Amino acid sequence: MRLSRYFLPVLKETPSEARIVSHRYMLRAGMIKQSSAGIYSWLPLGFKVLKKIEKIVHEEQEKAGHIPMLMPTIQSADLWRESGRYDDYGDEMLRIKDRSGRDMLYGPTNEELITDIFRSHVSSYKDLPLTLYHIQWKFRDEVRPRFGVMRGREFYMKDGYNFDIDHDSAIHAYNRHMVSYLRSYERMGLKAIPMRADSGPIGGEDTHEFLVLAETGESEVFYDDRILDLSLGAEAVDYDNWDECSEVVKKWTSPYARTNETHDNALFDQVPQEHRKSSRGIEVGQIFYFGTKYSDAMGASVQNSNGEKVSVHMGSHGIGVSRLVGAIIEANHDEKGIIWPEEVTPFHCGLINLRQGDEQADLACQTIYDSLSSFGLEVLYDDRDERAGGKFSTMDLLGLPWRIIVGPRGLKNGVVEVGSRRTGQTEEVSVEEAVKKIIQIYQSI
RNA sequence: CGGGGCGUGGCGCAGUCUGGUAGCGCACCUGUUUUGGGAACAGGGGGUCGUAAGUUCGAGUCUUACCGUCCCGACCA
Repeated sequence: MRLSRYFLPVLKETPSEARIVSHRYMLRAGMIKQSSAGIYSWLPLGFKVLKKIEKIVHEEQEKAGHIPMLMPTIQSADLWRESGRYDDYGDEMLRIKDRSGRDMLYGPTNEELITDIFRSHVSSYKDLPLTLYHIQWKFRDEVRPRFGVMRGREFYMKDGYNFDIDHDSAIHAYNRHMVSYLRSYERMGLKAIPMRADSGPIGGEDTHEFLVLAETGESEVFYDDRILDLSLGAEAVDYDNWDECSEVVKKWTSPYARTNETHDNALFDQVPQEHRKSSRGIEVGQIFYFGTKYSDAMGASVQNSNGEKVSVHMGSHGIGVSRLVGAIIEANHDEKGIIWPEEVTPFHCGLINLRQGDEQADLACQTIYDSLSSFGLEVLYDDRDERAGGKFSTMDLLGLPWRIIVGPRGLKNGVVEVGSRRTGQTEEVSVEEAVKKIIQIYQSI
């Protein structure tokens, strides 16, 4: 993309309402524009990142055998009356009437809708296990939206629901979700720690939250820092293998890790002093096993092999996709701007032409742009007629992980500069070498 | 939901106390000179001062109500 043809309203100054770094940088980098409290438009750059995160979530869910679909944002109140949550949910639910005066609502979550779909079409144990999910906008009329997309009223969330014949099978679904979530966060360049959590209004017996450590996090967390050494890496996990999944879960849930909601000082004291850590964290996901709570209330049952009607065991599992954009920035930035992990960067590489209009520089840039593009890499080419300083600052703010700088001075010696946003290291190489280097970096990911 | 702050061109702010017909920086447009870490000069465009009532000869400024938004606390992907 040529910057001169893109829509990227970068701000030099920080809008006064933004207090935390991710919100500030998202506004300054032209990723979002506030529409009203807790509601944002996603401008082109922010939209790209949102979609990249969404794609990773989709890929990892499908690997785990979970099936994508899409449910509406507007739901009928009737289903919620059936589950008993229409009254329970309170003012956080945005309630709407349609032209006939029917009670509708903007969905804050989808347990009711998915259970209704399930009971309409599934009646045999032979159709289980089944896990359906979607990624859809949600609305929760928060008392106090804040921190930009971190606590919006409208937010983009992946929510998945498993239907299993019994408790053990549902626990496997739970474990499967934990593994797939850990994998997703890792791919986004995040260290997310599963922590034993409270079930809250969704209700449930077993639940973990996933927290990214960050000073600006809203939760207070206590953990054994040896958990930070864990990583799934390239290790393959067979999602159909109950023992394998359960092993991974055991490994990740053995070290002490809890939020203040479930924190237990006596247990925490058993962690060796030097490993006992407490800090702040951002919640980027949560998994629940809640048994037959909704299936009982809404009559979601199947016949088992004995012909008996049994309620299905369910769980629900969420990843805050729009919140992750903020969380990733909280975990990856410096005083100059964002530093995107390669997997979610809006563009793979930045290209700066220091002397727009200079024949040699224009030509070299075009060559680099075309070469990288033909390899499927997205390049943000700053071809504006700006001075060097402005281009550098903009590129620093945007945080593309790699950049190539082209100018007449270097070209005189046949070189351009390739640099890493994260380390700040640069090297001078030929145009061909520069292209090759960027391609190699992304091939290895 | 309790407490506090703030609404003045796209962004950051001054002006409000003490009423007299709106200003600064950045951004934007035109031109010239510049160009390897946010250039200089010259010229120019853009604001019913959140909304509505009221007080006054006169309201950005005073009064009242409302709306919006942000922050702190209790709740949440």
